[in-house]
Amino acid sequence: MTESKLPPVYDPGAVEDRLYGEWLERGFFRAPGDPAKETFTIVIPPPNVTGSLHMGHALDCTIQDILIRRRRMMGLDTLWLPGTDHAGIATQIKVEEHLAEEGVTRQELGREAFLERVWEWKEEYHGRIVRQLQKLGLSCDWSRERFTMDEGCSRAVREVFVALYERGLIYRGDYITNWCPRCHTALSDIEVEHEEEAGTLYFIAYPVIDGEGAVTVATTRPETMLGDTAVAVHPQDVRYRALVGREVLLPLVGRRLPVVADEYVEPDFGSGAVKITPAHDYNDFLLAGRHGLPSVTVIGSNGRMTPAAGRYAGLEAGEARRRIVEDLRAAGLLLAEQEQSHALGRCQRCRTVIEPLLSKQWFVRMKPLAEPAIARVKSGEIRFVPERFTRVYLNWVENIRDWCISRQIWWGHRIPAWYCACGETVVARLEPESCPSCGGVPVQDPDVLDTWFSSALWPFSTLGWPERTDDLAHYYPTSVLVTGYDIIFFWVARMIFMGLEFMEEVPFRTVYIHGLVRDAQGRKMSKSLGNGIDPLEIIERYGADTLRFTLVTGQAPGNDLRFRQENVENSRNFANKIWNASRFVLMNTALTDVGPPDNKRPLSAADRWILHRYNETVRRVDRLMDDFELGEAARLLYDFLWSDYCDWYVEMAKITLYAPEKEAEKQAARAVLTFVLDGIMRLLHPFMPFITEEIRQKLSARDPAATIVLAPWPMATEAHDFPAEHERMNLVMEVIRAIRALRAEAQLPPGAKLSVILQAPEETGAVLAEGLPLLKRLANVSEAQLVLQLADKPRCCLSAAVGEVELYLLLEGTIDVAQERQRLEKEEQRLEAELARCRGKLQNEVFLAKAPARVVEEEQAKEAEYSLQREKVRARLAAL
RNA sequence: GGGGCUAUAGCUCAGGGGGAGAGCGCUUGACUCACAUUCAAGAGGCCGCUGGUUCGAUCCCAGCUAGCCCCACCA
Repeated sequence: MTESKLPPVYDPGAVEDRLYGEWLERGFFRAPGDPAKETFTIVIPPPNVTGSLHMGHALDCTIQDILIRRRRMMGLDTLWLPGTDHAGIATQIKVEEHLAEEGVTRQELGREAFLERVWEWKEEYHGRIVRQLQKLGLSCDWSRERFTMDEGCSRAVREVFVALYERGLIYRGDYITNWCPRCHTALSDIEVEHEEEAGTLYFIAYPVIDGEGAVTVATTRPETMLGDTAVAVHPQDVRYRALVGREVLLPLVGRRLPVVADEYVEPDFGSGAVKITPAHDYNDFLLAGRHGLPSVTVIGSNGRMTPAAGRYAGLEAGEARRRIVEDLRAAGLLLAEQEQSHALGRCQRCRTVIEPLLSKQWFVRMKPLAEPAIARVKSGEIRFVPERFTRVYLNWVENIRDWCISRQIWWGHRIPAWYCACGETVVARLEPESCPSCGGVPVQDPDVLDTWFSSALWPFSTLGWPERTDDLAHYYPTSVLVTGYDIIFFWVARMIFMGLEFMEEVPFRTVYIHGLVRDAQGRKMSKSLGNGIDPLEIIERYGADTLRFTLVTGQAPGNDLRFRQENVENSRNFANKIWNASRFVLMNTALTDVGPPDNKRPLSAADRWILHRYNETVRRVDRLMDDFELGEAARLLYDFLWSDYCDWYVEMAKITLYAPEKEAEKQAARAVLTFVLDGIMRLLHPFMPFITEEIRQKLSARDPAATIVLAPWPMATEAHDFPAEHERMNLVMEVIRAIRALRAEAQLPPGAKLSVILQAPEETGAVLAEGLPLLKRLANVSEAQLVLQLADKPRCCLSAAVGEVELYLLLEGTIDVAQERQRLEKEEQRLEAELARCRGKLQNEVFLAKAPARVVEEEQAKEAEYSLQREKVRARLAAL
């Protein structure tokens, strides 16, 4: 019993790193790649190499690890493929900020030197992130780790780009795009975040040429008027019908603008007339296309006014606005100003206000790609959990617009397009040596691709595509994708259509969507608020198991969760409970006791009860985990271990274990103690990998090769179903609870031993007789007398009833009769109310006619029970 | 303008067509030989409002109210 040296408080620090090292060394996480075996595959949502892991990663990865570890224990060929994302804009910003501290800009460094610095950064942060993931205990196959810009992924990106180009699904053209003047790049639609902000709507008079008066246009962006090339009105708007086809004069500039009619104009907004600026507004751009209008770019990519802005050239756009408003006012052309809130687009990465800008960009044509991506989800080939996210996904894909994929930054996959002075564009997998049409030397497009372009290929590029590797054949499609709802559009949707286009198969069968981790007040964790909690800090203080358990309990699929200190402590306490339950078992069993309980050793009622409860738990946990109800499963295990196993079974087992002799019974109890503990450790292992491994290794110290990582996932055995014994034990437990309650009621001194009389009919009495030792110990009763019938109710004692059992506490001192009377009366009232409810139902003929027979019978049984209980309470009242 | 989520104990949240649950907090008692990061007992809820479906609704449906989120090109 050397194990008794285990310290009474679990210390994760002494365990976790050592075990993780062992697991890695022994290669437990390496996917076997056995073609004969069923697979279970997850590719990790690759964390950005921009910084460190946050709580969201911890949740996301914990969920994946739970799914993976369980399947591994089930014997599947399990692969969890880890990796990181180069995160183009985000990383570039970080490195630029870093350089700024040295007083250097990337332009000063030049492209090559800058990229060297980014790679250095990447190396450093990659290492940091991997260490953090390992701290969490994640069972990734590190031998297959990938990076979105490694050799293979880069090849996949080029292959996909060229193939899509050849299929006419990628094109280059001049369109309005979202331009971030700070990041100096175009962005896709979803990288722009819209916020309602207060603004001013300016009413400006555009004089009518060759006519009287002026047309009033309303705009929130007067600075763009310099680029106006028309004024539009609604075709049905009688106010302006006469003006259509005529011209107005653009103030401050003096350009002649045609008045056009277009359905796009809302007659009820503003003045009903819209200035049209094709170079700086998406809708105006579309309208200009319909009417063959020219465009004038007045705001440049640096956010300053272009030479086309005349005397405003060179001004920052905001400043230009102020000047223009002033000048209009001076000219008497500013007719009115009105408060108007409007949606302002901001850069997702740097919060700078987005400028819609006409520029030449690369796009992915989405409609043809979206179609199958819609169909395969609708057909159920891909299932979202929870199901409601299917709608979110479909809603987006069904309204998708072409995807702008070129970025004017340096860090990322260079676009595989080369331009020749002769005008030829070459899109190729490898750098062309010369221009195919003129023989000249083409120059590569300086731009890089949207980060999400490479992320979209992740489920197959990481498995070796475009090579037809064994891994690809074996592990694709993956089983589950686990991610937060915030990147369904960015990533999930794009993986689906890329997977369908290039693998002709869905990338995953199930998408499990979880919520966001918020702070204790429910706010999003963010750097600016400074309310982020570092997962590493929690791990340092409480251990990875505790953090994992905290994250996975107390939250339902798809719902956000609040991260609260109290919950962490509760999980820590649970880990400690596990530890001490194990200490107890190790102190009281020998290694020879390990092994399933069998007929050779006589199982006690308590043994059978816990085995039955264990079986129930195994079945329910299994079903919950199949349904991705991980929080529920964890809660169930928590309750079983803490309440059933520790509070009840261990206490019951002590009676046998500490009794003199009874060797056979002791053997049985020890076998059950270890069997159930071992099973519960295995069920808990996906949630809390470290402590469960530590304990299992101690439980099976004879076998140095033992590891819980590859231990079989528990299954319920019918041989351990004992429904009748389970019922009987429940009765004994109820009686114990009742006695404890009476003790507390009477505020008996702690050590006071009790005498009780238990009255019960023969059969029930037999159950109690069997349970008497338990009852004496667990209810702290010294004398228990079992009777069939009491001639007279004992006087002046506390009493209670449990089913057919009536019990009386024989107290040596006096009891507070008034207080006891009050308690019994309250009980009588409660029964009265229940009875009334039952009878109400049973007297309702419609209920009797329509409710299922089972329900009616239940109700009748209840009525009888309540009625009986009430009589007993009355009798005890009378006896007081 | 569309779409979604949430409303349950003081707090944070599970649950689910037939007698309301957990953790924390609170009250009372106990340092009982695995654990005071513990044990035992308890108080505390018209399950947001109004209708409908049903024999029966906290649960299903509709509407409302309140809060949160996502999407969208009314300048």
